[in-house]
Amino acid sequence: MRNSNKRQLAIESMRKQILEVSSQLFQEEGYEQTTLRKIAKVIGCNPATIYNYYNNKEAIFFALQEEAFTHFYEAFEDIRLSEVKGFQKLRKMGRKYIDFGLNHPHLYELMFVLKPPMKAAEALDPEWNIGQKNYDLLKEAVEECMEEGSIRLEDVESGAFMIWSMVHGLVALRINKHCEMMMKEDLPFIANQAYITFENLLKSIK
Amino acid sequence: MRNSNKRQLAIESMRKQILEVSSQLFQEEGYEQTTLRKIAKVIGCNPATIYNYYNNKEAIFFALQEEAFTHFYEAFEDIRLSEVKGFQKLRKMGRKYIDFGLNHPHLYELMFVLKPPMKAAEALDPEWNIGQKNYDLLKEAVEECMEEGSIRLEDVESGAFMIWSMVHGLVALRINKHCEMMMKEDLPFIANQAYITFENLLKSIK
DNA sequence: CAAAATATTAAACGTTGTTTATTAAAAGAA
DNA sequence: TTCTTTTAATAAACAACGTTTAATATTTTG
Repeated sequence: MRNSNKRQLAIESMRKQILEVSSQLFQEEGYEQTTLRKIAKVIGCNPATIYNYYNNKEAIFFALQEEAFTHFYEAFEDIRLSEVKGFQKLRKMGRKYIDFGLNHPHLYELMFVLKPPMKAAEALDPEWNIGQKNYDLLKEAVEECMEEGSIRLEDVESGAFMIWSMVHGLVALRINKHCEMMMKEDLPFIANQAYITFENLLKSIK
Repeated sequence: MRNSNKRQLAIESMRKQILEVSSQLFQEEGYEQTTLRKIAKVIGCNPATIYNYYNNKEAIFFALQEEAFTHFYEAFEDIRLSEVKGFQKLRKMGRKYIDFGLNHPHLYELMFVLKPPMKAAEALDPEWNIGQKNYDLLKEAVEECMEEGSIRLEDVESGAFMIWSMVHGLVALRINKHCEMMMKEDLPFIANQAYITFENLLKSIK
């Protein structure tokens, strides 16, 4: 195994390239439109070659999902490092969440809307915990809010889930344009309606 | 055109049958798994025959979506007819919404999660307003709540959207099992967590 | 450098949704 | 009713998909 390092690097490199190309196509066109044949064409290889690096299409998107969650986690880095606590932290996190969702709609869908790669997550990796790391951040903020008495919630668990549901609902409905479907005439002001609605939620539970 | 009535009835009947079979298959297996070939096999006709009654698969699911919205609207019939107003009405509506979502997950997805038939809705039927009829019911309840001062919201428009986002988030996250992904260990109690969380929201904004 | 292991490829398989040309059936006019 | 015309159902094929297989090219190893 003289060149097994080199070989290993080549394999890593190919896997990375597949992921990069897949990610770009996916963010442009979504899951269904991102076909293995397109990926292969961009890379310049045969579709079958991809199967030497990933077991199937789902495995690629499972990997992409993991990347997306990491990307998502890193988006909260400045909040995690800053001194801000409690209510203001919760507000910042909410805005950041909405930002991420609206600016990376396909990544958001991959994480929280689509089901296929999710099953892979459950099946392949019982130690998967990047999602939980993100959720813990929210629970932490909610806990601080309850300690400082800045919001009225029953308990941390339920409060965190409530707020998550709320921002997820905001983002999901906006991404898929379902709000435009339900409220046709009241549309001019919804440009940043998601932010406004989140702020109103905070006011209401204060 | 002697028998054109009869013919017309046969066409209506066939369209109805296609819709019924599609609906059943869809509610059992979802969008992707409900293929035109399966539908045709159940009906006992050639797949191509279906194209004499619907332009394409999307058109079938657009029709199903309209049915789903009607079904959804009718689920609120008793609330609409009852005397209950304001806060209690909002609570009942929330529970009904969650009920519907959890008991008919595929229909719920068709209405509020999947995108394909949505585009058809926009494109084909600018007079489509069944969605708005449902939303108006919510706005009405929110308005009553604000009049009686039972909940603290900025305005009707924003308040209604907030509550919709909240219950949609609850249902959508549960349907796709994303909550189980984010909070692994806190799962025993979530059997009817959606209801509990909704009740907590109401308490918090009271 | 030859042999063994591995990666890439072209071709094919079994699916999809959809279209086309042909056959069967129903409708209108005599 | 009978003949013609319009309409519907069919089998077959198309393009595209994810995936598998068997053969070719490329490395790695002894």
